[in-house]
Amino acid sequence: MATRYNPKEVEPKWRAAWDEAGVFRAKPPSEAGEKPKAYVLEMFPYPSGRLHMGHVRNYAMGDVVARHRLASGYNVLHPMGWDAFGMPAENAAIEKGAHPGVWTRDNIEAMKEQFAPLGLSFDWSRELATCEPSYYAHQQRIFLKMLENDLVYRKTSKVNWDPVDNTVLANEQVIDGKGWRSGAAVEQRELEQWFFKITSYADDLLQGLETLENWPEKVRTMQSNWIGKSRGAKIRWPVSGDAPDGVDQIDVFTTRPDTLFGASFLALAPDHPITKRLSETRAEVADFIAECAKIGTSEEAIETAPKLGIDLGFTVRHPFDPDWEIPVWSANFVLSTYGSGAVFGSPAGDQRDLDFARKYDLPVTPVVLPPGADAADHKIEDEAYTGPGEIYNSRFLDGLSTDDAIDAAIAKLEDLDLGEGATTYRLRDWGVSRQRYWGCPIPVVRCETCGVVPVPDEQLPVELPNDPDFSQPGNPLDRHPTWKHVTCPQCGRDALRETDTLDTFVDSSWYFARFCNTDSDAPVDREEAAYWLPVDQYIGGVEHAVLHLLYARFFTRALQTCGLIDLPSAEPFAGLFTQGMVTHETYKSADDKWLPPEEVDQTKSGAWIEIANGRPVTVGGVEKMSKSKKNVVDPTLIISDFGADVARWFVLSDSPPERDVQWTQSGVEGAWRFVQRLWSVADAAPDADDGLADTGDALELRRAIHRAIEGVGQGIESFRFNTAVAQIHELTNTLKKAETNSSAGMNTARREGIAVLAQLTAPFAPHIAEECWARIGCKGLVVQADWPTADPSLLTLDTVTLPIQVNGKKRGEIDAPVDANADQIEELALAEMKVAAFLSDKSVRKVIVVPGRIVNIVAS
RNA sequence: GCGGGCGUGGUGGAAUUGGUAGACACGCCAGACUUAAAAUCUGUUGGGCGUAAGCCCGUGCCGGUUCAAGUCCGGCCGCCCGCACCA
Repeated sequence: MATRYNPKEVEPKWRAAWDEAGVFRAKPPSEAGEKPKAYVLEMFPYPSGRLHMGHVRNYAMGDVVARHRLASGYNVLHPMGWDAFGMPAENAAIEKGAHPGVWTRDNIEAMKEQFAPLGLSFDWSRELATCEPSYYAHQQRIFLKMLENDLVYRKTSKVNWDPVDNTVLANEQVIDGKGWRSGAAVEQRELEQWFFKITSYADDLLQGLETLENWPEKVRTMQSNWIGKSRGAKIRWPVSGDAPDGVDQIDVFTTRPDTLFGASFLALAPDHPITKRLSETRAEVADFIAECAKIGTSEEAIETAPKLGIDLGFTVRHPFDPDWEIPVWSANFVLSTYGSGAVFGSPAGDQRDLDFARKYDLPVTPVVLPPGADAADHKIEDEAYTGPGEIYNSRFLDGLSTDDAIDAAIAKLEDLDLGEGATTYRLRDWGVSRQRYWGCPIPVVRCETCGVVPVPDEQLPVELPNDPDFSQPGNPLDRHPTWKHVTCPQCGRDALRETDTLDTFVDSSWYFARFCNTDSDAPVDREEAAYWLPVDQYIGGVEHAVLHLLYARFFTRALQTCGLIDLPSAEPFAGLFTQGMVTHETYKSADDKWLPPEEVDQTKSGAWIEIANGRPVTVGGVEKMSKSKKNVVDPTLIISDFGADVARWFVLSDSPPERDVQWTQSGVEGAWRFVQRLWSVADAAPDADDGLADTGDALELRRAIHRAIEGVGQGIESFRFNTAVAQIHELTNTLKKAETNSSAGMNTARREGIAVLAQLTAPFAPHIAEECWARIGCKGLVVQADWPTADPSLLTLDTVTLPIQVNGKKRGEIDAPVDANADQIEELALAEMKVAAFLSDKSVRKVIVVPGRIVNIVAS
């Protein structure tokens, strides 16, 4: 008697069984035996308190990989934790008066409850939360080690100040001149800050990218651009004329020393030290600096801002001709943060320089002749020529190619001791100070006598005070009545704690290493890290392509330098996969308000209406699920209606994992139908075998089964879950059809097929897979069963169907023995009725036989 | 502006990397079951012509290479993402 599959009863049963068997506990290296290791990790979530579909998709993908590796005989580490520090907890404190710690820990509990029914193969015994002293104590140790090893320093610097969040932002957190979280226009302020010396690894971080073959090309490119390596020359220009006191040269970086003879001005950034010096005595320079500061840093402002400059009233001498004096300007298009904050303008070869030169009537001397151009009539009007060519108007460089001229110019500069070849990076050091309560305290004390003193190890962790006051803006740690008042660990006198906390990106830069042994007394257990790292497969959103992933790569290098880990490669993530988002249609009511999907419906005629009042609804674009547009579907509701398997199956079907997937009601129903169909196939299983299944239809069925084994395995390993799903569908359909076939050996073949189907489905929809496995009487749990292997003899066929083309168009097909040679196939092809008929009035010129694939007859 | 990616039925997407375009799924349509609906099952479904066997067209556009092009090459058009006055 057919039964309906009821996930509400079945799913909890199997989760309990997995728990009881402890199947997801990673074994420490000493107990792993011969098994190879596999470290599968998804980016850990921020505990917002609310599970969303993006989580479901992310963790379902990781689960497919982890469960497949587990079944394939690996010792799998698949841990879970919480990226638990951060501003939302403080915002909750400010808005609702909740303590950030209480709020965060409650959220973690709530989310754990929402995660549980998904049936993910996490090893919860290694759970960690970055806000717990047991985690951040080690982070403070790492910080102090980095301090010892010169990887941390303090400097006063201009910082991005978010006036709404009252905090400093990293460059990466400023998007279009606005705070990444608040959206407020970012201001510039001078503050003393802690910095991580990520730039000392710039080249290594760049080179390491080349070894990351299992990373998306896109992410590698983005990181490479972010690091931004440029080769060129550093040139020291001796000053002349009425230069400020103490200034005897100006350093300039250029990638184009070949265009030096086209130089017509030097330009300094408005906040270059020399410009600032001059502003103290010259009002017009001060006015100019103020004018430049007024122009925002937004994309639009930069694009439309006209070139602005001011003649600083002194000159420099050309490095190749001491008699040639060149005026020094300050210009708004020069960045103080790149190179040396100064450029030489060679207008014919650079559009910005040209715009500037035209505006202020500075000379424009072309020095690069484009290929094929004539020196006599090559002119620069409004467009600079930036391409390669032959150097002219350039004395000793004349006649050289641009590339050769670069080398020659650098050699000459080195000769004259006025410069040398140089490399510059766009990457800047990572400012990690945050004026925030809910973060990892920076474990140092400031003493008037001793300066900055590290907190001694036995006093770690420096814990956050439990009674922060959020009634006023600013940093509660700084305002706290007692917390910052300490005695200096060195001299014993009164001193002050550092009240800044660390950027939360620090927390996530090493958690994957902590997972290797969450009980270790050291920040990272050296031996276990050597065993587990690198993470074999890391999965997360592409929004972390630069920030988190670059910082984590920096951290493994820093940990290595500090002697805290010992790995053959400093790359933390051998494989990276960036998954797409979950999207949904958007809906707007008649009065232009966003409506959630559950409040709208489609009538028979296809019109969309608001359920509450029947008024028409406008269907908008398909966009990432977001609270603001209300196009959100709550996974918890889907799971309670349809079960976790349906939710998981849906987010893994149809769309390739790297692309966005659109959530639709009909798609959910499709997934539900599949689960029911799968169960009906398993439920209809014959009770016993009926002999050998090596002939006729039974053999054909077995072939289909083994093709599915092959295909699904490959699909999983290559992150083509959608095609793996399609093949599971296909096998299910084949098995369904086989139910009415009573040929010899069919029962045997069907029982094999259902067992295989359960195994192939298990990584995707693990609960129903267990139920099917049990239904046909297989021993143990499917999660513990060895992944099936395809029998190679069943993957090849005796006969193949070959299409026959005539002049590239299909005209018929033949069945040929798989081992037939080209001559035999040709003979069969030419004899095929339709082909022969088609060829009756033509003569065959050539026959191309591609064995196993196709036959093409060229005829005329 | 620079860098990366993409463009295939009504829809999401397949296509063994140059070898039968449209697997699988959604939707639509038809049929079975039902008093009826839902659910379920079965079948059809790229477009055009044809009673039919069949023929023609078809992977953004134009051209090329090849026995053979969604796939390779050249040139356009469009969309998406990242970076952006980086010297």
